[in-house]
Amino acid sequence: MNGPVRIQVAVDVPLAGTFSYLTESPVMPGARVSVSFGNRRVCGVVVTPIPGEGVPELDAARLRSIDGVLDGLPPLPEEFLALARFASDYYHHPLGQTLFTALPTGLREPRDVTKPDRRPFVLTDAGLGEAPPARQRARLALWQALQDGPLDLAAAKAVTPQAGKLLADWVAEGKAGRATQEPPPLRLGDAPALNGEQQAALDALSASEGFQPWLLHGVTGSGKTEVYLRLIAEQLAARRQTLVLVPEINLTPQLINRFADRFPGSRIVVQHSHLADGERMHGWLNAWHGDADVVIGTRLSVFTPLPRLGLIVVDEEHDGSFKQQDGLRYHARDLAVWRARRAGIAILLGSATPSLETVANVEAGRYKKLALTRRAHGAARLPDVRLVDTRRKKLVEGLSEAVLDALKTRLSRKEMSLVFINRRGFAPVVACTACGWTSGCPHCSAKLVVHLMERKLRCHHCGWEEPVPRACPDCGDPDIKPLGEGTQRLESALQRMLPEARVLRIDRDTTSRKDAWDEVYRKVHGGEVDILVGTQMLAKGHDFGTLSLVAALGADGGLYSADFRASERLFAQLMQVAGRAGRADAPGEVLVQTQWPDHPLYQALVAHDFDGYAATLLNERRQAGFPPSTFQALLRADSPALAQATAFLRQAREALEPLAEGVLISGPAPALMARLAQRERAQLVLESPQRGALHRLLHQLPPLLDGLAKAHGRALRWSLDVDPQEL
DNA sequence: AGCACGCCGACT
DNA sequence: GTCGGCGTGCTC
Repeated sequence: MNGPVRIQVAVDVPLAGTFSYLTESPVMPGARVSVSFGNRRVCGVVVTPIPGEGVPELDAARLRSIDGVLDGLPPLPEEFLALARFASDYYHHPLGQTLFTALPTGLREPRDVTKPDRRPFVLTDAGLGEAPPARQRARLALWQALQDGPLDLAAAKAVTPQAGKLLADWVAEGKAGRATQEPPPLRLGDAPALNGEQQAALDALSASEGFQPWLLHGVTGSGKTEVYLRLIAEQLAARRQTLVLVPEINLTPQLINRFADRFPGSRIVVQHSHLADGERMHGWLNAWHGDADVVIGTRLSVFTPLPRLGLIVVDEEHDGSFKQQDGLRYHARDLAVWRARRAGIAILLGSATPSLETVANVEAGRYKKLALTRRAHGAARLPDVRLVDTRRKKLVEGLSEAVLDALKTRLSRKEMSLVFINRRGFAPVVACTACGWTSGCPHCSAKLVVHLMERKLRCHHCGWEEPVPRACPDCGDPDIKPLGEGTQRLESALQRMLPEARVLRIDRDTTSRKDAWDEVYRKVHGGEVDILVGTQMLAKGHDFGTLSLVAALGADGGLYSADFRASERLFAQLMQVAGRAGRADAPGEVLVQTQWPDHPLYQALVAHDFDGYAATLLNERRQAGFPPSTFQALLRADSPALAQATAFLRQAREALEPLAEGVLISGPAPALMARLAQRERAQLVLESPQRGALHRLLHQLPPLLDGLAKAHGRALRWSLDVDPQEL
C-alpha cells in the first residue's frame, strides 16, 4: 500500500493558496470534503495544485487528515472548477473564496448533500402482481392509483398521507421503483412573426459555429427578446441548455412568464440572490445534472454548471448590475464570454445601448454585430426627442414651463407620463453657465470635484487639488456653480402643482419591498397612474405599457462628471428612458431639460444616433487613455481615518512603482464616495494599454500588500477592483 | 474571515 | 479576586 495521499484543498478564507491534507484513498478534484481547519470544521473543495504557486512542501507530520469526503453528489465538474480558477486568477481573489462565492450556500457547509430524487414512482412487475388485501385500505388505494400511471410524491400523498412510508417500503421490497423520465417533448407556444431584420439576425445566429460573441444591437422595442426565444427554441430542439443572464432589475415575473409561455413543459430554472437557499440549490443541482433546459438569472447564475450548454444570452449587456461590487468583483458578462470560449459556443449580447467595451470589440472584429433598427410593433415609431433649453428660463422646483405644460396636456388626455431624474452618477463638478467651461484636472483627463467644506477642487484620479476659482478662468464670468440639483422633492412638488394627478414614485426606497414591483405593475397597467417619477430604475427595461411623454430632468449632472464613464451611462439611460415613450401606435414625446442643448450627447439623442455618439466617446477615451483603450484596476483602501488609507496607498505605490513596467500608477486620491459607513476611502488607479502588463503587476500585489497592511493593523482594509465600473 | 490567546479595566 | 474588552497571530 502507498499510505496516505497528499491533496490540495481550497477553503473559504481570505488567504491565497490552498491547504494540504492527507487522505487514505485518492479523492477527485472537485470533491467536497469536510476538514478540520484551525479549531473548526469547514467544507473544502479538492483542487489540483495552483500552477506556479508551488505548494510549499509542508512536513507531512504537520498535515491533518480530511474528516471525510462529502460524496452525496459527484465531484464538481471540471467546467465549474476551471471557471472559478479563471475568475480567481483574473480578479486576483483567493481561489477558495472564489469557489465558495460561486457555490450556492447549501454546498458551502461541511454537510453532505444529495440531490433529491423527484422522479415519480411506478409499480414494478413484482408490485403489480400482488394487490394488497382489501382491509389495508390505504395501501390498496395507493396501489390502485399507481395502476393508472406514475405518481410523484405529492400526488401519492394526496391519495394517502402515509404514502411516503409505504413507497419507501415498496421500493425496499422491490415492488415499486422510479419511472424512467424522458426529457419532456419540445412544445412551443405561440410566436409572433419576425420582421425582416429579426429574421436576418436569427439566420445569422442559427448559422453561428463554435465560439463566437455576437452583439444584438436593437433599438428599444425592436424585439430582441423574440430573437432570443427563437434561438433558445433551437437549443431545446437540439437538447442543449441555454444560460440567460439578465440584470437584476429585469428579472421580473413578466420575463420568466414569457419564457414559460413559449416553452411549456420545458424545465426553466431561475437563479438569483433573493431565492430561498433550498430553492436556489435545487435549481443549481438540476442545471448541473442536466435536468434543466434553460437557466435564467442574475449575475451569480454565470457560475451554474451546465453540462449540455449550447448558448449564452446576456440581455441588456451594458447594465452595471453585471459587475459585482464587493468580494469577488467579477463581471458576469465578461466571465460569460470566457465560458462561451471554453465551451466553444455562441454568446449573444443584447442591448439598445451596448457598452463601449462591446462596441470596441465589434470594431476590432472580435465580436460580430447584428442590428435591429426598427420597432417590431406594427406602426410604432421612435419617439420625438426635444431639448428644453433652461439657461434663460426660470424653473419651478426644477421643472420648466415646457415640461409642466406637456404634463398637463397628457393629464387632460388621460395619458401616462414619466419623469426621470438623473440623480445617480452625480458628482459635484463646477461649470460656467456662460461659456460651458468645466473644471478639468491639469494632470489627467478627469474632472475636478468640488469639496465645499475645504473650498477646494480635487482630482479623484491623481489627487491634485486647487482652490475653487471665484470666476470662470476662461471667460471671467463669475457665475460658476456646481452642476446638478437636489430633486428629491419632485414628487411632492408635482403633487402640489398638479393636484389632480396620481403620481407614483419609483426608486430604491419604494421598490425594496418584496412584492413592490407587482404592486407597481398592477397600478401602472391598471390605469391607476398619471405620472411616474423616478431615478435610473426607470431606465432599465421595465414594461410600463403606453407612455406618451417622458421628461428627463437634471441630466446635465452626468455630462461633466468626475467619472469618465458618466456620459456613457447618461447617454444609455436617456436612450433607454426615451425608449419607454410611445411603444404602441402613437409616437411618444421626450423632453430633456438642459443648459447645454448643443452638447453632442443631446444632439445624438435627438437624432437617435447611438453609433455616432458611441464613436465620439470611444475617440475621447482613446485620446484620454481611458478604457476600453486601456485596462484599469483600482486599489482601494479604507480606514476610519483617511490619512491612514492614504498613507497605506502611498507606501503601496512606492513598493509597486519599480515593478510597474508599462503600468501607470496614479493617486492616492480620495474615492468619489469618500465617506461610506464611517470609513474613509481612497484609491490608487493602475492602468496600462496592455492587459498583460497590468495583470503581471496585479499578480504580485496581494502578498506585497498583505505585508504592508499588517503594519497598519486591522482598521485598514484594502481591496482590488479589476476593470472597475465606477471610480 | 473566524477563533484563539493574551494582557489591562470595572464588577459579582 | 474574576468577567470581558479587543489587539495580534494563525489556520494544512
